[in-house]
Amino acid sequence: MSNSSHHVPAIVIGRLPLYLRALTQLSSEGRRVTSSQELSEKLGFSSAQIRKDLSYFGEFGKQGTGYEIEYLEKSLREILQVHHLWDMVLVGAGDLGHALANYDGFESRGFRIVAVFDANPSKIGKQMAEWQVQPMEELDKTLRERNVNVAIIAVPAGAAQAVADELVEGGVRALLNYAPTTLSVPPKVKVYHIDPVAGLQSMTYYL
Amino acid sequence: MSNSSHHVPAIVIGRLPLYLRALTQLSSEGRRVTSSQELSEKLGFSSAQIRKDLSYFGEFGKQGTGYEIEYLEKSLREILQVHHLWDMVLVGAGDLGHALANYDGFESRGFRIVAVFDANPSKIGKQMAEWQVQPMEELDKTLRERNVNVAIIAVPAGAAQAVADELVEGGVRALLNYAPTTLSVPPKVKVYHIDPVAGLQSMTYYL
DNA sequence: CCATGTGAATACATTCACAGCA
DNA sequence: TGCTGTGAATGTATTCACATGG
Repeated sequence: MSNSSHHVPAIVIGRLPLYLRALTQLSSEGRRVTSSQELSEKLGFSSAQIRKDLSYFGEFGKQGTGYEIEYLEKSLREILQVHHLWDMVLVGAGDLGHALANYDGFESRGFRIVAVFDANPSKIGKQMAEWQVQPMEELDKTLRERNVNVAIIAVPAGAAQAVADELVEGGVRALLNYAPTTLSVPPKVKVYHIDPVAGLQSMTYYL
Repeated sequence: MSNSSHHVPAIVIGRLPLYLRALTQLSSEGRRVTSSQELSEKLGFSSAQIRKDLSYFGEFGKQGTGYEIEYLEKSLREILQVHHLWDMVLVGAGDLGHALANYDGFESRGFRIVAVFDANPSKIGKQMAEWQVQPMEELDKTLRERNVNVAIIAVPAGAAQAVADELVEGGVRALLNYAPTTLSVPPKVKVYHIDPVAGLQSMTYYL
């Protein structure tokens, strides 16, 4: 039974996008039904965990049959609020910013870059993918005019905190941070940190 | 007391790189001593957790004083085995591969790209940063000759599993995977998966 | 029968709180 | 005194195992 009064552990929320990704893949292979068992094998979580995770949000399956892929996919999109597109700004027009601006995997999964910013005068005005790089001075105006809630930080570590402060000041509540430094933000703001080297280091421990 | 016979939880290993990053930053600011409290504030973990995590590996602090930054940094580098450089290959010379090839944050943290590969004939032979893009046919030879244990996968989702198989076949035991798909590998091989969109989706749940 | 959904049991992770030492 | 290192207590997460219903 759906019970939105329950608090859902953050660790569960973190797995939902992976379930969604797997479902979209199955769906693209023409599959119509799957099971917690099959998802378990594809994802490496136990089938019990998958069932329990989903049960926080409702009853999506049919006993004896499994899950109707399209329906579960749609449900997860709504739970994660990615059934409509989120406008994002990208701050940082270096190599990484360039790769992100050209990445074509955002829209199908609920996100769209609407503007790109950089502090470096030599970058400003340059075309990057479909956007013209704007100066930082225009950031706040863009955030407010377009009511942007999501941003990507792709600047050097030394500039990241100042950029984060400006974004938060402009109303952004979700930050995807590529700078290798911890950001300090108000509690209402979410930060997801990507640090490939930290990932590498946690693997070499085992080698 | 150091007790390497204890099994250290993977979640603890995952935090060590963050401690290391913070220590390196403090060190670069000229600081010589820190405390679990200070690290707690910088990183957002509790001070008790930081002390307990470190205690899996030894006694690094001085009661009443705290931790000597340089010593703890050196110790963590050794625990994570990043006191020497790991040779890596990069597979995928698209926009993302280009950004990774030009990223200057690897060497200071224990990693070095030694070769770049791509399947696309139009990319092969092209210069990318200091490397000339090599064809996939040369991958296995390079892995064996240079005894490479670490690789970055920056290819489209559809090609990722085949690339992973080749890398594992060539002796790679740690994969940094940027393709938005789950990889299936033998148990001895570690995979760290980077999916920015999954990160974004787990934040929009809360908005 | 088969696979879900879920309480109960287990396993794991974090925090508490304080003895002990610089 | 101040801060570490750590058992004990608490809090979370995962797995078990089975009643339930298509």
